[in-house]
Amino acid sequence: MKDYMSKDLQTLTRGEEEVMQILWQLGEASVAQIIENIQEPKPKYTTVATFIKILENKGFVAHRAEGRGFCYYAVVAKEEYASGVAKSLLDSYFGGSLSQMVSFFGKKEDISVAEMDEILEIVEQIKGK
Amino acid sequence: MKDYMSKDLQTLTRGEEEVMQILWQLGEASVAQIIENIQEPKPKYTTVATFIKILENKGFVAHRAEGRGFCYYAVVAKEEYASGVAKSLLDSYFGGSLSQMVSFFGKKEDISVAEMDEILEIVEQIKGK
DNA sequence: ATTTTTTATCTAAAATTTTAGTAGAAAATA
DNA sequence: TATTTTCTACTAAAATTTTAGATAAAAAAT
Repeated sequence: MKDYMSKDLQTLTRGEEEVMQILWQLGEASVAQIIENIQEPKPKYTTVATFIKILENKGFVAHRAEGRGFCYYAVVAKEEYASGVAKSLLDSYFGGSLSQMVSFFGKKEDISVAEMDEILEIVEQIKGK
Repeated sequence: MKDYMSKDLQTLTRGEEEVMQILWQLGEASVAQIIENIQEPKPKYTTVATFIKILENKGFVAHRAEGRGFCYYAVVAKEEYASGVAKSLLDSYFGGSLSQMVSFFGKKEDISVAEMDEILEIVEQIKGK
C-alpha cells in the first residue's frame, strides 16, 4: 500500500529539465540569467519564461521578488528528482539492481581503477556503520 | 575527435521505448504478441504498428516473414541503448561518476547489505583481472 | 463461395511539448 | 516628459509524439 504522504513527482520534459539543471546549478536565477547559462542557440526570453511558468505549476520552482522582477529557485531538490529517475533507469535496464549496473560498466571496461577503488571505499564505509 | 564509424543512437520516446522493452524481453514478436504483453489499457493494433514502423525507420527494429505476417525483432541491443541512457543519467545527476551514484544510494540507505556485498565482489573481481 | 478475421500500410486527428509573438506595466534613459 | 528597455502574463503557432481510423490484401471460418 502506498503511504498517504507520498507525492509522486511528475517527470520533466527535456526543456523543463534543462531549466531545472540550471537552477540546481545556480541556486537561484532570473530568466535572463538562465538564458545566459544556456548554450547557443539561445532560446527566446518568452520561451524560457514559459518553461518557468510550467515548472511553477508542476511545483518544481518558486520565485521571490528581486529588484524589478523575480528570482526563481528550485523547490524540488536535484537529489529528490535524481532518486526517481535513477530508480526508473535501474528498473528498466538493470533489473532494479545497482550491482547489476556496476557489473555492466565493469564488463564494458568503462570504469577506471580509481573509480573502482572509490566504489570499494564507499561501500566498505557504508557497511562499517 | 569522433570516430567516423560512431553512429550515435537516437533516443526513444516513451511509447517507442515501451515497445522496445517488450521486444528485448521476448526476443521477437508479432504486433499481436506485443499487444498481449502490454498491460491495460491496451493500445489499438494500429497504434503499436505505428511505433514499430517508427522504430524500423530509426534502425532499432527489423522484421522477417513469419506465417501470414511479420515477426519483429530488436536490431539495437538493450545493452547498447542502456549504455547511452545510463551515461546520460550519470552525467546529468551524478557528476558522470558511477561511484557518486553508489554513494548517493548508500546515503539514502536504499541499498541492502546483500547488494553491497555483491558490488564489492563485482568490483574486486574486475580489479583482479 | 461468402463472410469474417487478421494483418500491414497509409493517413491524419488528438495530445503534448516547444517555441515565441503580443500586450502591458515598471524601470531606465534621453 | 517622452522614449526606450526590461520584465511578466497571456496566447497561440509550430513541432513532435501518441493514438487510431480507413483501406486493402490475405487467410480463416462458416
